[in-house]
Amino acid sequence: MGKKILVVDDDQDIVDLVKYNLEKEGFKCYTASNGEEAIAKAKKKTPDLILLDIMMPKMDGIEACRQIRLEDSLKDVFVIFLTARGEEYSEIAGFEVGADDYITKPIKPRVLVSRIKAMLKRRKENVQSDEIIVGDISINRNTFEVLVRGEQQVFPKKEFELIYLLASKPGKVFTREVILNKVWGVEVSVVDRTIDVHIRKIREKIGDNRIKTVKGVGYKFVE
Amino acid sequence: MGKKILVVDDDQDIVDLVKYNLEKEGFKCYTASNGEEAIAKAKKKTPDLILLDIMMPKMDGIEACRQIRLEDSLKDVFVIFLTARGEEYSEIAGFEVGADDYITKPIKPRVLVSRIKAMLKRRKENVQSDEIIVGDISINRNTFEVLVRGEQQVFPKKEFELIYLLASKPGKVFTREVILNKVWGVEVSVVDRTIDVHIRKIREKIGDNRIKTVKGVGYKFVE
DNA sequence: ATATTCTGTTAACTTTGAGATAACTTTGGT
DNA sequence: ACCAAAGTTATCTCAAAGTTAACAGAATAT
Repeated sequence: MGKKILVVDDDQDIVDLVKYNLEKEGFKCYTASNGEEAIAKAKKKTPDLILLDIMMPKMDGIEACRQIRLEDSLKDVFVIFLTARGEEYSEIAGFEVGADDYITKPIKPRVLVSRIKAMLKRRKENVQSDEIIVGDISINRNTFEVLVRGEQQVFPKKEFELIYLLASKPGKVFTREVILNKVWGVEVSVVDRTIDVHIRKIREKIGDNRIKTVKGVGYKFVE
Repeated sequence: MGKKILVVDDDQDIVDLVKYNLEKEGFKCYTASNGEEAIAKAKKKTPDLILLDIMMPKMDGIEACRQIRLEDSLKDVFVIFLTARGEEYSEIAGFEVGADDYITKPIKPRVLVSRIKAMLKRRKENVQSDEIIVGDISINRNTFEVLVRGEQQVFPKKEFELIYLLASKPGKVFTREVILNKVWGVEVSVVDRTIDVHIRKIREKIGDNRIKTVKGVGYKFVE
């Protein structure tokens, strides 16, 4: 799912340029042309990141940012200021009201996109989510726990790796060969029946109908 | 206590300028003039933030940053790149190797100081409280005390670090490898059984059922 | 300075249970 | 109907973890 970005600038050309480049990268864009509008849109859309021009009519970016930081629902949003070169004072003031970064005009699209990605990545890394949820089953790599209809089941290592692999791409058929490589590793060689036995143990825990056999090919996880 | 900052640039004038301004603000400064030196100093001084010039002899800033990110003790250090205007390519590469920010030359002292402060402030906010409370156990990093059901228990350093690590993320499984790196450090090598012995000692003090073994994977702290 | 306690590590041995396998049965595609 | 592929069950093995004691070096007290 694309991240939401709010672009705020009173210069329509800049808004269009930025919007075009961000949407090309798969981001979802909203726009505003002054501080008041920016706050209203931000509250309604709860974007992940706000690109905020400093010099704007009605309410400038500094003031807008200050008010954004006061909103509880917007505490975690990233704010990047846009400014013309040489506005040293604004830059300092910007950090003081809690900006996360700063980009100088003229805007170079590649730099803009690169910085935004770096910033969102930084956020993402802090919120680890190596959890797979398929239907009524949740598989958590952190805790090595598997919840089946809310009930916690014990999965030893190999079984865990196997269900984790299958559930990572529901519907996709994994051949025995692929399963062997991913779960057991390339150099380890075990007899074919070993996979079956593990599949059986998993089926015992999550029900027979969740892992389907595709005879002559492999196994797949279905919803 | 002033934060430690490592300033890396092959231009002595710039190093002096930056050092002067940072020390005026109460920061403790270290310097280096190329990538190799930077890594060596960084390992020894474990600064809070590194100002890293991109264009340098011997090893450029990009490569230095990559290596810094590989060091366990330096995982959390902030890296800010310094570069001449217009080096667009470098800017992108910089973020890819995990830079946190970017400052263009010529350096404006006030902007530099402002950005550094903003960044360190961001870090400070993320730092977890030094008291962990999980269920009926409280672990205090300041006093090195562990309270189990109100009763104070003595935890020697290694045991403390181990329980502190496990309890910092209840439920999460820590592999033996991670435990070794975090508690014993990267370059220290101890036999596997050492971990078990410490786990046993901790279990003796807090009860067997609080630290769960996930065979073949590691240990986790449960409520 | 010396004795004593404490900590961290290792060695040696025991226990455990995950997981591999063998042997047999069932299934389903041609 | 045939038979290769998959399912099933019970058994065994061995690597991983548990346990205990002993030792060296550090820290502390005398």
